[in-house]
Amino acid sequence: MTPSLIDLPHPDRDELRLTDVLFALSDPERLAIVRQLSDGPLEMALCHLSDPSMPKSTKSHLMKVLREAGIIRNEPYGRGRRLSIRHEDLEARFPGLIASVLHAAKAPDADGPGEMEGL
Amino acid sequence: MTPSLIDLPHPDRDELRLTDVLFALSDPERLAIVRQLSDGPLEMALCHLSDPSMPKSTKSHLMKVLREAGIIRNEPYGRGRRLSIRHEDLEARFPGLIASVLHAAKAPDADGPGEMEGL
DNA sequence: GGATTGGTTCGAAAATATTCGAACAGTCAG
DNA sequence: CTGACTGTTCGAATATTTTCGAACCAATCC
Repeated sequence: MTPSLIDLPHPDRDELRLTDVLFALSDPERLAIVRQLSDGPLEMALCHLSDPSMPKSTKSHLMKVLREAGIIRNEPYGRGRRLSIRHEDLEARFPGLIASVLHAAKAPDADGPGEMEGL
Repeated sequence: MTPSLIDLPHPDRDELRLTDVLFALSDPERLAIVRQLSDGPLEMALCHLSDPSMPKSTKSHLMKVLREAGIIRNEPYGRGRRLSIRHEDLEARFPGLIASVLHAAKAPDADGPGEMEGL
């Protein structure tokens, strides 16, 4: 009866909410994930986080927020999972949004390594 | 010694963080405020919220989040305050971002009045 | 089948954000 | 100066997110 883990629920294109998308992207770790995926689909195991010691349940939760916002697709792939950005759906609903976010994300944003701000 | 309320702190252009901007925009009420300001500067008293009965402290807090993210400017204006979007700074740091958000925001997004989703 | 790898879900604790009343500050009118 | 009007700040209650271990599920390898 439970939808079985193999197929996770993804929101339909028409159900995407701008505020949910923006919220999902507003976390540095999640934004970094999306940036990695911008080069193309990636196996989840190969998608690395800023902190390699982060528990897998936390990583899974980050992916869940991105998936439920409609930003990424998460499908079974061999023994693991394959992640990809839902470019077409995002572009159809929010034209130019992801492109501008990804473009801006490449600039230093205090997320990456920078100078100390103490002096 | 306290900076006196008349001049609130605004982050410098170089200090704007993408994730903070996205977070500030990820709230429906705040997004609605930004949308109103997209037509040009507005006195705070004339900037109305979805719920007119919302306390002024809450409204002030919403403005604070937008201001601290660097999205809006908040300056004294007569007896009250004048709000405006920091278009130039935002465009310089995150080209196309605000434009795409504002464009997308005009589409129905379950934030504005729409059909019931029950049927 | 049993062990291993890769990932989701659940539940509870910790961290953050939101809400709102009360007190305060600045401006204008009289 | 007093009072009315506008908006900020503070503090505490509430709500929402985040984090992470433990249990579980599915596919692969032996």
